[in-house]
Amino acid sequence: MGATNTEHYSDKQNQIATLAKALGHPARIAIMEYLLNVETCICGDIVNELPLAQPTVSQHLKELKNAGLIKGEIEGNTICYCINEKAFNILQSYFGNITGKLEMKKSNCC
Amino acid sequence: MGATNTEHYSDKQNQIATLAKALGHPARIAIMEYLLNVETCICGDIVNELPLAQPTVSQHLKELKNAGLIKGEIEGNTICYCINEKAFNILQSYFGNITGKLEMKKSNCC
DNA sequence: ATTTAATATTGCAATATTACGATATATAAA
DNA sequence: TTTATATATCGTAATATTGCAATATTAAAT
Repeated sequence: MGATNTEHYSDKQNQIATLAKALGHPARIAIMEYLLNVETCICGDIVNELPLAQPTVSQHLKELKNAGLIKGEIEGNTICYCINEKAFNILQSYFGNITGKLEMKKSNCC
Repeated sequence: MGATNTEHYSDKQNQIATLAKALGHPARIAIMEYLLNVETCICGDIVNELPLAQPTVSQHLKELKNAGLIKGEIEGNTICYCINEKAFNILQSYFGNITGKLEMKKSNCC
């Protein structure tokens, strides 16, 4: 079938899965890291940073934007893409929570 | 083409992408959360927790295991699946690092 | 008004993912 | 040894993803 049925899961579970899925490609990780390191966020040069053609990069950017990981604003001839802090705060607190719980369980198995 | 070319990215980028991809499905998030909350880790009842058939759950477990997010050991008639703490430590430190950097940048754009 | 530059969209081929029924495997119980 | 139980694998259909060439769009520059 290939289609994920999101109805059966909680909003939170779907939210985390959506964010994780968007980060589930090395090109998109590379894009995030580039946006993180660059001074300004006029980011037309992302294409030059990646081993991918321009339409492919554009598509990856679209997916990151749809997932809420980046924001994009038109600025004249270029687009200003930059990281959406909120999304990463969500991820950090989610994984922080998990590692915290794991710390408490401290190997009662395997 | 549908095939991701991992060669062009760093090991770290591929590692994070692999972990994120494995978490990029709500069923697999639900599995992780169930493993986190359950007392023991004899987890044959994961199937009952999810709205999916047994082969589908087995497949999701395999993916989580391949990505290194869970460990599985045969225990008599059942399988003991449990979370691999290391993987979550990697994710937490990665996202912690990112949110730290974002904190420092503090909105010089968008 | 034309040209240039930056980005997006479309269309398409190759491959991957999701899901499940049927079946295999392997241990435990009878 | 047969039967029951738990999990994995196979085969397959439906859908999604990845990637790019060709083309469209849009605003700046000439």
